[in-house]
Amino acid sequence: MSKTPSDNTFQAIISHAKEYGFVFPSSEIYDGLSAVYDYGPYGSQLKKNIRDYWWMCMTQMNENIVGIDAAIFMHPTTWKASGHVDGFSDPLIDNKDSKKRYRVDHLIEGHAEKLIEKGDAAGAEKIVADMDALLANDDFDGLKKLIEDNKIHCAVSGTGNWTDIRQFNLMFSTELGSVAEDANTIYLRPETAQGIFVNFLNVQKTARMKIPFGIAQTGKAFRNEIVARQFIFRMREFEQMEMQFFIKPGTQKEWYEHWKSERMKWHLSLGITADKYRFHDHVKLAHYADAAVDIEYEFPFGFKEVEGIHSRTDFDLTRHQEFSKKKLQYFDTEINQHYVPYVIETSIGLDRMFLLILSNSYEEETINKEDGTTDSRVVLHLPARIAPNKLAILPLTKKDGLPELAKELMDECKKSFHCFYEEKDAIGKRYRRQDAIGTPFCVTIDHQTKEDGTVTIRYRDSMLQERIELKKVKELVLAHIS
RNA sequence: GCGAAAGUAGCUCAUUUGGUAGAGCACGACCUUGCCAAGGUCGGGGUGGCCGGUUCGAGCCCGGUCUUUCGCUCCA
Repeated sequence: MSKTPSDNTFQAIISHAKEYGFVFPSSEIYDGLSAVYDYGPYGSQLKKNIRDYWWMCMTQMNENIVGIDAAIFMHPTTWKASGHVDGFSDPLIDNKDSKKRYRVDHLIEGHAEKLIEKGDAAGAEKIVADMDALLANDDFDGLKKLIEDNKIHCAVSGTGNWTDIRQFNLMFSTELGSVAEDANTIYLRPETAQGIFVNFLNVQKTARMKIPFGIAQTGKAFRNEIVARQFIFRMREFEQMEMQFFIKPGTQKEWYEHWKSERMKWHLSLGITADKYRFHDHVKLAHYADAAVDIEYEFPFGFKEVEGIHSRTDFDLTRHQEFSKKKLQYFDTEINQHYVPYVIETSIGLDRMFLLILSNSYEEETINKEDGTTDSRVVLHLPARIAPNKLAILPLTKKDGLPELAKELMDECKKSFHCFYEEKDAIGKRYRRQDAIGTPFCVTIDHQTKEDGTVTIRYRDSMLQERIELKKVKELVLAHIS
């Protein structure tokens, strides 16, 4: 049962995902759309199972966490308050020789500092003033001319061989309103968190929550990444599972540690070994955070972030107070005081978690058979509780009344979990097909079943078989998936 | 965005220098069988990513484009 890591593993996983109906390139008949993917029959079920497991662990296992489902569209001012409008729409320029990319304002300001060093303070002041005027008008041609006229060169290549200036805006925009005259630019949310912050008081009051408490949410978010790559790891449309935990100011350190440890426990609860995970502390913090850590997993292409835990302070709620002119405060009856709560955020990418599960489960296994020959199989060791199919029900033959018995079992079990029925092909081949989609259990109905009411149950990972009573099948499977 | 490589059946890949495409597995039907990818017969499936050029003739040569992977870059 050894893993077979190789340069081809990632390619093999992508092929497997497509061949068995987990993930397809989007709009494939039109050549696909860059970095957009669709989830197929088994993929959508697996994704839903991961989401449901997260949701259950958050909202069901924690009495002080409740869920919401906020809209993707939000009032445009939301993104001014959050810092997304101003922070992430900077014009950029590339040097063609060094391939180095600069923020235009950084490049020009750097040049101005050099002028000051040379004693030309007036020249520096003028160029910065010119830049500000051009930036205010979004005059990219003028900015490029400013760079060229002042002979600003790249620090790496030393040349002035520049591309045109481009604006990279992180957020996708569209228009709300029927006609252009009263059209209002609105954005597709680049993170789900803001839907939680703006609903803070609604939730706190209606669910009668007392601090500390959390609000959980899953949903799509959209980021116009300059480069989106590596299969479903970085997509422009993706799904987040976020929980914002509201706490008393000053207690953020302990809650940050609490959630850091709780979230790692969640990952390990899926049976993934600890050596595939590591924490990565942020040195450079985002504008909203006073501490941040990534949970990284060793993908076939290296350790990469799956989840982030951020201590967001009172940044978001305070900003929304300022921009909305509405108080977003909590009255703490223990200390008889109003305050803006601090927030610890846990934010995990569902698509990344999906890829993690797929990467961790995929194995090309070589089997040594009793007669000395070897055989191979591709198996997905999916955790039973999130596998798309839980149980395959296979009559050994399609006659002698075996299909009828199998269908009775099917009817009994399918109300409780996903079952798969098949009578085609030899039994070994049917087992292997289930291995490839990660079904943890197969039961075979044979002639002996008619005599003594027992069946063979076959375990995916060990390939071992044992006879159990037909009527115990359902409870055995349930015991493994709950 | 820059650079490199690739794109032929659902998947993995052949098709030696240009002469209108094949295999294995997979898929469907039937027969034989019946506890770890069994055998047989038959069958479905490809305007060779797409567009254009050169040529009597292009999967193969040339240009463009789309998509993917890798390296830079980017990633609050």
